[in-house]
Amino acid sequence: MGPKTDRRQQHGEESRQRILDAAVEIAAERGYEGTSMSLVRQRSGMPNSSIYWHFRDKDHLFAAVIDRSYHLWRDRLLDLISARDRSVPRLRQFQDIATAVADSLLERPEFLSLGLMLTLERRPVEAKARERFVEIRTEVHDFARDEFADILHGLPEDRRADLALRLAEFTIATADGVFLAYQLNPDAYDLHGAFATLGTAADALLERWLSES
Amino acid sequence: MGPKTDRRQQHGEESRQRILDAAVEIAAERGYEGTSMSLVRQRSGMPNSSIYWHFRDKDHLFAAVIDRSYHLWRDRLLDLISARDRSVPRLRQFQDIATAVADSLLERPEFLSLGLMLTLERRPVEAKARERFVEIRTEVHDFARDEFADILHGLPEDRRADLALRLAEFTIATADGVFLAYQLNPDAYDLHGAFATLGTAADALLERWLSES
DNA sequence: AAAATACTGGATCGATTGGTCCAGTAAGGA
DNA sequence: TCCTTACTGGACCAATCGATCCAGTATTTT
Repeated sequence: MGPKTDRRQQHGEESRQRILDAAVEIAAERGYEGTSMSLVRQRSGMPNSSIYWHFRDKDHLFAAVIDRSYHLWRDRLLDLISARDRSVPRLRQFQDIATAVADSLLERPEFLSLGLMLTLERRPVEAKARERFVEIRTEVHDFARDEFADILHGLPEDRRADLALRLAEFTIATADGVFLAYQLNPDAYDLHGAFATLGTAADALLERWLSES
Repeated sequence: MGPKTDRRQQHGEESRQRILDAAVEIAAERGYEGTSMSLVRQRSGMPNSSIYWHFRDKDHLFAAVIDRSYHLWRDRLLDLISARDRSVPRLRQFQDIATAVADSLLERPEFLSLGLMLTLERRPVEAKARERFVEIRTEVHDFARDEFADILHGLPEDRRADLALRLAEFTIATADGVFLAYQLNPDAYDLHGAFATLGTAADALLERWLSES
């Protein structure tokens, strides 16, 4: 318990971050199998022993990579979303949120990119990393659901909860798909346009659901 | 040029298919880097020399894997889609198509699974396999666009073309996202329900677009 | 019967993989 | 001052990677 700054630990933490930075970058464009430890070693400039001192093995490194890239993305998204105007009409709120998500993904695409890869790569027993993503995914899902519930004020409680849940499922799936389409051709794809459409679609779908009951 | 059946070639073709079957299966759940040639060798039961006799290298094998899994999926989807009732109202047609897509993906998930992995795995120079997927993706996109244009009969030609294109982009992206959500938790996820929602959303979005002009 | 074709079997290759080992070094605590 | 802790540097490991080689075996063509 050092009450004063421990330069050793400080230095160690810097090394850890250097390793994570390199690993995030590589992992986001190559996935689990495509990311070799020697590539991480080269790009981070840290020796093998340091990497394995900070992380038990490749799987644990990836779990940390997921965590780090998630927090970077989420913090940015919360920043953008919390600044929005909540007095504006519903459709407009949907589109503002959609724009915020689009911006956050353009700035920090690593988390979703890696997460979706882990979703698809169902290797026999890869354990920790994919598991961590599933947990985070639940967190994101709950957050979206609560945001929608917030916007849906004025409805009876159980109806409101049901609609918010269904909206969250639909919009998250569509956002993933739009992000994928962007990844397929980043230069030509209009990510903001696609997310604006997603906002419109969410509003139109909700309208339909409301008129059905 | 054998006018009569060449038993050598017949046998060789069988081997080729055995290799492809094994490779499709492995690739769909492990991606490019995760699929080792020795795993393909073991699961297909064919020796290394046979694999490399039929396919120049791993990359060419994967291009063939993409082709094969695509055709299996597409043939099934066309079967299901062409059998639908075209006299039914628009919303119902959207939902029928959505159900057909859901069924085809449940039966033949390999193509989309592998394709989305290749979309995300942007490794430096992997060439052929990803390239092949991009080509096919365009084909699918055009097919969806034409189907929507078909349903949108009665509209002025340029408006019809524009709406069909935007509907195709939106629905394909959402379908990808829904498929991903299913991959994340195949046992608990209601794929048919999600695709039904997609059908409704497409109809609601179209209605909104039509009322805007 | 001989030659050519279409494969198969299996040993083998150098490179790379994830991971270990351990002596060394710098800093903090006693 | 000495001991402990926190890390680094680099050699090293068995296993696996994608790929090659070539002698052998059917089968068909000449």
